[in-house]
Amino acid sequence: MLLTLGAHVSGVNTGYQLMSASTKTYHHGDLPGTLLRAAMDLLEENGATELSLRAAARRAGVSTAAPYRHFADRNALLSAIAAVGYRELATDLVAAHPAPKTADDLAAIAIAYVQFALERPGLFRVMFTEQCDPSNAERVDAVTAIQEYLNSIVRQVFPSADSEAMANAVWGLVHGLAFLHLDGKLDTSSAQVVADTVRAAVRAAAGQIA
Amino acid sequence: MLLTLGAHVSGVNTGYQLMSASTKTYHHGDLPGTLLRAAMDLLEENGATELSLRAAARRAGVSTAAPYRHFADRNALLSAIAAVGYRELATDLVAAHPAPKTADDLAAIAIAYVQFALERPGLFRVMFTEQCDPSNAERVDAVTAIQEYLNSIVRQVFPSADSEAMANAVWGLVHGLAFLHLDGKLDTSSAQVVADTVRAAVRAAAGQIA
DNA sequence: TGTACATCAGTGAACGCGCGTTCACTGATGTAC
DNA sequence: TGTACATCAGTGAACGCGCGTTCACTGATGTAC
Repeated sequence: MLLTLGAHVSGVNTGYQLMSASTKTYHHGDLPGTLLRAAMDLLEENGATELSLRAAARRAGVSTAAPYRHFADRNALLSAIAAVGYRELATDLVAAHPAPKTADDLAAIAIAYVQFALERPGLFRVMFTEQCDPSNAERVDAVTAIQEYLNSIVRQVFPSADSEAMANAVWGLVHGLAFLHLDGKLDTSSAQVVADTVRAAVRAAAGQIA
Repeated sequence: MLLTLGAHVSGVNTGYQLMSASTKTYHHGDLPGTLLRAAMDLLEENGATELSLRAAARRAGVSTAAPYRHFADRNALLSAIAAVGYRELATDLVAAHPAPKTADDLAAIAIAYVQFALERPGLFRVMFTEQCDPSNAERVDAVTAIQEYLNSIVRQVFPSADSEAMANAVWGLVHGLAFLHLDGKLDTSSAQVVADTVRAAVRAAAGQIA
């Protein structure tokens, strides 16, 4: 499962990067890819600020109307961004610990989740806060992949527990800590402080089990 | 602590309601209170939609510029709304279980938290998602009150645990479940389903302890 | 190989919109004498 | 008690803004013969 997810993620990512390089010869290059990257850059710069199609077009060096050749509307661009974001989040989580077995392994993944949110708050908010368009298959698939990945982790770490309930608990805990940090409810003065807080919380919640 | 918080909450709420009734004789009534209620109504109707000062003024039956007599800017109104929201959330939590001792008591409070978010998504998002203005004492106090309330609960339910880490874990779990439901990542088809999901998650996370 | 043509990515101007905020004002209220 | 006055809550018009989206267009690319 982990390998499958990893392959899926990097496969799609690579496709997206290759496209941006190889299609450069056509008209103004790979506008969809350029727009995606421009939009994600803007999100990273502005933090929580709303992303506009116009700003993305401006950043991509293209006219206001150009994005409409590739995205039906603003929502379609946001969904595409979210899908990329989910894949990159999955990559980070896998990298944090490829095969978690203990609560502390799990804590490492939890820390990676929270740090993803803190490092890329705009992207994280688009992924989770924006209205989700269920008709966008790419986006729905990416969410499902994350969810199944978390399920598989939980099964490995807590083989005896009710795995669905436990998976929800883990995702909830990690997601909540991410947002509480993001929204200034918990101390974010350094990455170390955040990591310690997250690790302590995961241990407190799972300590008696693992 | 619980009683103190309860008193604080209902005291302020009552003050706010009394004011809206007793000040009716002056000019156009209690505009600050009317604006607050208008804005909160709008949030409840529109769900996640952004709240504008103009819409609140319109709803309150007052000119576009009138709010500026009482709120420095849009942010000040949002902070006032958030403060009211925190107090009402605290009231709901206390009502869910006045003196939690077991994990299941805690689950009842968790369910109340998530249901508050689902019933009043717009308000909940303003409380937690909007940039927090740290210079607004009323708002900061309300957040602190919630936080201390959660701390006190955790101390009662898990007297032996590292109470700060455990409080963060509990808040994180509950907050994350709220957002995951709110953003369509978990099934919200009925209040019962949500309650069951939250209870199961809390039990899974805390089960081995209590 | 060369030419006529269809395709379609990107342009630039325009639409109507709602927003936050400011401003000089009006008119009701409360107060000093 | 009555009047002149200061206060200040609410008005309505206006500012400049950036937005999403549409439209007729242009001009580069790829293709059929």
